[in-house]
This record gives sequence, structure tokens and C-alpha cells, in this order.
Amino acid sequence: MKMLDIGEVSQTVGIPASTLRYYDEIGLISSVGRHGLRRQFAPDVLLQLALISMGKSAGFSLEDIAGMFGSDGRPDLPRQELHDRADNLDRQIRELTALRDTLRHVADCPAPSHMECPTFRRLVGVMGRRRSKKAKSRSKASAGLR
Amino acid sequence: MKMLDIGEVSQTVGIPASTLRYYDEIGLISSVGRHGLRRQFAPDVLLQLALISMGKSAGFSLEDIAGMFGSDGRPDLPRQELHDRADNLDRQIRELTALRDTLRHVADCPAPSHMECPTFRRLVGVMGRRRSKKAKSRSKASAGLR
DNA sequence: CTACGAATTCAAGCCAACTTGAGGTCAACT
DNA sequence: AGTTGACCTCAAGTTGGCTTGAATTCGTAG
Repeated sequence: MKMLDIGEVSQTVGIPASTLRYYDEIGLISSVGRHGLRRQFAPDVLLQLALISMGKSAGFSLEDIAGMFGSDGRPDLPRQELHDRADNLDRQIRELTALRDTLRHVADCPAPSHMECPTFRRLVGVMGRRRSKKAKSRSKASAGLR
Repeated sequence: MKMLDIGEVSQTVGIPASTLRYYDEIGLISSVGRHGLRRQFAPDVLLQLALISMGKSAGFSLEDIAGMFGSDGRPDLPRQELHDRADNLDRQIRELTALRDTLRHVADCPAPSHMECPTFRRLVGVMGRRRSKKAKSRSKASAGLR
């Protein structure tokens, strides 16, 4: 099995080696051994890093992400928790869509202040409703509160 | 015009008063005056906070968000920049969707390690392609790199 | 065999985004 | 007039996620 050293991984995924070392340190990824001093990574790490990147972009903390997939590929969260997170993502996707539309609107709408523009207010209104607020219970990231 | 004091705003949107004060301090929102010592906010602030919340959930920094809408409701970014950000959001939405699906899959798939599951690999593959890497050029937030 | 360059460790530093705490002010109610 | 409680300021502290720097260790190419 072809191993990668940190430089190759870094090159490939565009993440600094220092960051990869840090991820290794906190157990988010793990090297399969050493060649001399040098960490050797299995190719799977590239997949893991893609996952991590997605997770971060969803606003999850590194700790959360570790819990979802584990550095070994096994999640240590119960199924229900995972489903909940997926549901939160659904909500977040809707919000992002609204934000995207709002941004496009703001870019094109000639109104001097958007607070007065009905279209703007409607777009923002998409997310107006307060959700049940039990959200922050566990890890905070799920509610995008960071 | 009915003004709100910080406690009401805090209550309504579920953001601590300390945070609102902080936002005021950095100019992300602004109070319309004081009643004695107390900041008074126009009701519009609720809309702004909704926007801010969406922006954060998209991974934008507070500074970025300020640039997009301004505490006055006027963006101080050029239209093109706003459109670019909207486009980035599109990409991010796709990633989140993939992550959501992956999460659901992980919750339900019986395979011992997901690295071996083809469905998993395909899902993650949705985002595999490196985008042109010019991404981080300006503010870093747009690429969801934080 | 030696030099090179890529990797290593470890401690310290940095930034954003808040939070906390001490001590003070003020409006409204009794 | 006095008490209450929500608000205020300002400085300092905290957390997460890295980055930086100095001193060191290797493997490989010449």
C-alpha cells in the first residue's frame, strides 16, 4: 500500500503541513506509521480531509467532526445524533440559500437602503422564525452559533 | 417609533446582551440613541441580526458581514464582489448537501468502517475536485476555510 | 561520506469572537 | 427618598484553531 508523507498530502489537499500535524496531534487524522521521523499517511486520509473540510464549512468544530467520523472512519456518535445533525444541516442549507438570494438581491436592487425594500425584508424573513431554542444543548456547532 | 432596549433585543433574538454590546462596539449594528445610559435600538436591528446570523452560519467573519450589509443597511462592497460571494455560497450549499447525505448514510450504513463503503466514497467524492485555488485570495471566509 | 532538504518536536504566539467581573449609573416603582 | 434591577464601561480572560521559530533528525542524491 502506497504511503504518503506529509508534504504530498499537504500539496494534494492544499492544507499546510503544520495544520496536518496539528490535526494528527488532536487525533482528527492519524498517520499509519513513521519512515524515520516522518509521518506516513494512508491514501484514505485524503478522503478524511475532504470530509473535514466539509464539516468545517458546515460550522462544526474539529471535535464535532472527530465525533462524526472518527480518525478511523467509525463514528462514535449514536445514529440519532447523526440524524439530528443532518436535520440541522437541512435547516442551515435553507438559510444559506436565503442568504445567497439576499446577496444577489442586494447586489442588484437599486433601493438606497435595503431596510426599506420589501423584497429584501421578505428574503430575510425566510429565517425569521425562532426555532425551539433547545438547539445549543450539546455542542453549539449544530446551531451554527459559534 | 418604538425603540427596543438591549434586553428586549437579546430576548427576542436569543443573543446575549454582551454580544450585542460587542457588535455595537465594532460597528456591526448600531443603536439609535440612549435612554439614560441604555442603548436604544430600532426594530430594524432584528432584521440585521437575522442577516448576521445567516452570515455567520455561512462562515463569514463579522467584518465580512459588516461589509455586505453595513450597519446602516448599505453594502460597501461592489456588486461584483457580492455576486462572487453568492456564487461561493452556491458551492458551499452543494458541499453541505453532500455532507448531510453522508451523515445520513453514516448513520444508517452497517459497514464497519466507512472507508470501505463505496456509497460513502462516492458521496464524499462529490467535493473531491480541487477548485482553482485562487479561492483564499481576499478574505478567507468566502472559501469556508476558517 | 557529506551535504541538502524535508520533516520533526516543543513552546510560544496570534487572531477572532466573545465572556466575565468589578464597580458605577440611572429610571421607575413604592 | 430609597431601593431595585436592568443597564453601563473598561480591562482582562478564554477558547478554538492554527502559525511561527529555533533547534534537531533523518533519508537520499551526489
